[in-house]
Amino acid sequence: MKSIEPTIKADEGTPPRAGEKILRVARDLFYRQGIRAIGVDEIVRRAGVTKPSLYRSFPSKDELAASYLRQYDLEFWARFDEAVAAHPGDPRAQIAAFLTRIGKRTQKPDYRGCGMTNAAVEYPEHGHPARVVSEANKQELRRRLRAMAAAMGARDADTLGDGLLLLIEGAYISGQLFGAGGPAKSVARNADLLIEASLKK
Amino acid sequence: MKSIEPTIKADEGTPPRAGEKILRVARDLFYRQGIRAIGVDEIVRRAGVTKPSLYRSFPSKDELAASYLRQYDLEFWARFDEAVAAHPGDPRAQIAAFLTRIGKRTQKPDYRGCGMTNAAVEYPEHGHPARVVSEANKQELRRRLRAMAAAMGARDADTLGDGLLLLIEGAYISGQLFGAGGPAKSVARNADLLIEASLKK
DNA sequence: TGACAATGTTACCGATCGGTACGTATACCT
DNA sequence: AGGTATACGTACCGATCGGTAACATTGTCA
Repeated sequence: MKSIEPTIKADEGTPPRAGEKILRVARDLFYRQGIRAIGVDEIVRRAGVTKPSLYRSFPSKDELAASYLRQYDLEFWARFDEAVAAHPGDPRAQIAAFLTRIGKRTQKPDYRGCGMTNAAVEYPEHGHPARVVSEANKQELRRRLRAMAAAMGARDADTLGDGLLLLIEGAYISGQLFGAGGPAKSVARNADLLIEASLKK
Repeated sequence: MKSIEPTIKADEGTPPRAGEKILRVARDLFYRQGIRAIGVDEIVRRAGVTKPSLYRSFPSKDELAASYLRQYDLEFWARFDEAVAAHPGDPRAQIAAFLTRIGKRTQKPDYRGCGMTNAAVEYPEHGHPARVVSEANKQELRRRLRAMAAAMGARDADTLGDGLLLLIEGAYISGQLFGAGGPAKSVARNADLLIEASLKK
């Protein structure tokens, strides 16, 4: 496993390594067009590098896809934690902030949903490197949503947490299916209604 | 447009035409493995026919995929209307019946979600034959759900209808992401909570 | 200066991709 | 029996797929 993960340390002005350029381009193309739809030749061409450079930094295209998703995972949790940090001790407001943001993103013209979700749809076979990353992300999201539902004081926290997850996944999908004006714009409102109906009286 | 749609007329005992065998095999493989993941060679091989037979019945692989989805569309609405017919004049019970059934299907070990949804994820580009069918199906589903929400007497029927659609799409996706024991099993329960919270008092 | 690591260059691999030109078999109708 | 239309198979196409071998070039640090 010699795949190069995105180097997080501050940019020192050095020219970007080939592996970084490749990952940047791959991330963009994989997200917008899908992983199966993009060939390695197009990635290296748009990255301005050559194919051997790709295979020196990543053992295979599948592992490159997994690296893309690992980076996506980091950015996802950064957004999630941002919404959480904005409303300390108030999980209901945290969910509202996160979902409001998702609802807005889904209304952008070229919205393409969640890279994790899309990858799992593209690779249904268990054990595929990309799918493994995707499943882990979703398991963790489920765990956190259930915990937040419990902290809200839901009668059945697991059911509410799962209901919120269903709304979120539904927003990801219908965001890219319907485009602007689609059902995803109501995700925050519906989540709040569901929460309200799920709290102890 | 000379694509052969599934002939619905009763089987007359005649040996199945090549086009029918192809569509049957393609439907199974496309649904389980994904459209992009399956090549035409594998389809004709498992159908016991040859490639020219495929291209005599379908103008392209993309149109074969669209035919698969048109058939999927028919079967989908058959299931939907079955749930509707089981509870005449009671849209809330109709939704409950439909979602209970979805919730059960998502718990089966090899559940692969909704063929329509998956196709839209695989083909993000507007105008792709498969995506066109998928989008039309979802638009109609949205229309019906909103109408049912209105018939229930929701304060905001469009929001409730969209909320139900989000839950359904979320069930499709998390059904294939989490497998048995996943969040999708609570889709009917969460929908009922959402409905309860959305009705006029 | 010399060694080393990283990248680029060129050319190539077998496999598979979606798609087609063209000949052959079969069944039906006259 | 003969013609004809329909259905199917053999063999092939160029392009692209993911991946690699072998070698030249560069910049860095000792």
